[in-house]
Amino acid sequence: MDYNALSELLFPEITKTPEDLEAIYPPRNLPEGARVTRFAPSPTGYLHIGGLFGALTDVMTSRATKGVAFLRIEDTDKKREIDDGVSAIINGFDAFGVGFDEGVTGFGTEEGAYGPYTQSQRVEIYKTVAKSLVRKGLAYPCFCTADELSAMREKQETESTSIWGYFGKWAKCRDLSFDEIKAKLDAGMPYVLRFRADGNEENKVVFEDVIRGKIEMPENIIDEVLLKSDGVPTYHFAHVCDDHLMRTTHVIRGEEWISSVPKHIALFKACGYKVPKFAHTPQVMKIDEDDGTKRKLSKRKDPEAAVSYFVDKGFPKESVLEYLVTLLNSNFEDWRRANPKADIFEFPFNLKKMSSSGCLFDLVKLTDISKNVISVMTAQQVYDYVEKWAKQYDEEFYNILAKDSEFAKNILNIDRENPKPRKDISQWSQVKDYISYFYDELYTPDYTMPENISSEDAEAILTKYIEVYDDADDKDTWFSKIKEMCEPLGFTPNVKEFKKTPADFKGHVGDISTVIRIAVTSRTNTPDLYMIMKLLGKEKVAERLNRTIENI
RNA sequence: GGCCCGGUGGUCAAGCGGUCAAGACACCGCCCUUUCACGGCGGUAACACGAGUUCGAUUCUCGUCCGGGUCACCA
Repeated sequence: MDYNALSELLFPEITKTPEDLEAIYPPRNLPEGARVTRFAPSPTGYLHIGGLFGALTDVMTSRATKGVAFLRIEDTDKKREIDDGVSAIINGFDAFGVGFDEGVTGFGTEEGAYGPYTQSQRVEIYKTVAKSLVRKGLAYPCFCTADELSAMREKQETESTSIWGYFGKWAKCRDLSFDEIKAKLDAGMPYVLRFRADGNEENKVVFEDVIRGKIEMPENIIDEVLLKSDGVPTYHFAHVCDDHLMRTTHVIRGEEWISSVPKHIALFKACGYKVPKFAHTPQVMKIDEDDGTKRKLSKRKDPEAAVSYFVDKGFPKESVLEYLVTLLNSNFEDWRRANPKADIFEFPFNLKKMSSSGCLFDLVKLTDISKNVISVMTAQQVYDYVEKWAKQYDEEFYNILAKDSEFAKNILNIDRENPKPRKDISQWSQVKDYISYFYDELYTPDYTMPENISSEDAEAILTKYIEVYDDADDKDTWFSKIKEMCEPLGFTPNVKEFKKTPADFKGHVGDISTVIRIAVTSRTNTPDLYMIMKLLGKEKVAERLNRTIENI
């Protein structure tokens, strides 16, 4: 067989050679140890949490080694592609502040010297490599139809062969003669280009997965499809061409790819390319509500699989990122404690420290992390985030906030910007309820007093309080006035004393405060009451106190 | 079915032949405290199972079981 002639017959339009490609995409000039990673999604839907998880692994790895992380769009399956798939991905990353060094940057835009970064624009490259494979006798056209293939598959299943697929005696087109091929081509028969595998299933391929260590598998014997009948490459072939030509050093991808590594290694070798390092990441799981088992987060079944779920709920992007990184490297939490203010991307991330078992996405833990993240923000930052969130998700709340942003900021600043800030808020969607009693529009009075306080006592407390209340008091004066109220009303200002002999008193100063707190806010639990009343202003406080007395 | 990956408390996880088996979240208790939150202290709780190697296995080997993945002209 004259493979050279075959290659010309198949790819007459291709004039470049693999050597030309090498010259166009030379090795990167990077310092020793710098890693080149890539995130390579296909534009088939929204960005989900597993995608963010993977992308974060890529950029953390490259940042930690002063390397490069790029974004490549794998749009080789036009059937599954959706219209705004690319923007969904880009916007998703933007929303979380995850940035790539090069690659696709938007719809139809990209940056970097190793492009194009969209696979559908690289068919000339794939065909160039494919042509050289044909020339070397390592690839051949296959004219089998879909029906023939599924018939073959059925037969293999009934014959219970240990391996299924297009190989050995099943590979009918593997040894077609030049004339046979030419005749089919002339007849206009569609064909795919297949790899001529030379593996032996008795032999093992061994590779070192960066995360999992040594993995051993039988050599690939399948004549995998390289180019589909429309001339577009399959994932396997595109992966090999792109990651070599883009000079990827570390192929980081989901564990579902482990089983195709032998195939990929065979292809890299057939092309004469150096095999990159592989790192197969664990999957993000969740507990299934129905049967209580752990399973992979599903795009279709789980709303929280979509990254937008967290945006909708009002989790700050920082919280989601922090949580994901703790999942990536559990020592991140220690690092964060030691470096509370540092940029998350300064964390010395280590692929090897990644766990290889699937991790559960834990909303409770996310919530805790988020409270911490928000607690160290300034009131201004919190306000800006809340305003932005409300603008999109709660117009009523947005209008209320924007009417007097200074007022809102002052509210948000209660017990904030100090060494021990409150940690009440984990999501922006909670803020409306959290501060609702400051706004008449949102306030629903509730005059229910604690069970241990009689209506008469409550009324007496509030009546007395109105007498002594002075908006101009400083906090100490304010509180000592409350303490002074205690004894005449049958309460004690001394909590310890009360605990010792509870029978001697109606209650203690805390109960007095609670009555006032309820009258002013309709809640039993709030941040610093003194500050609340300050912000509310004496008229509104007086009004609420009086209204409460009337309604007890 | 073949091949492959995984299996330490409820969750995320350290651990790499000898540990009273870290830590974080959650939960419980106590302290601090005018409520709550914060903070501090303490507590409950784990090496899937069975063999083997070894003076000694959570750690190494094999098997079992249980999860998961993969076997397309999808990625």
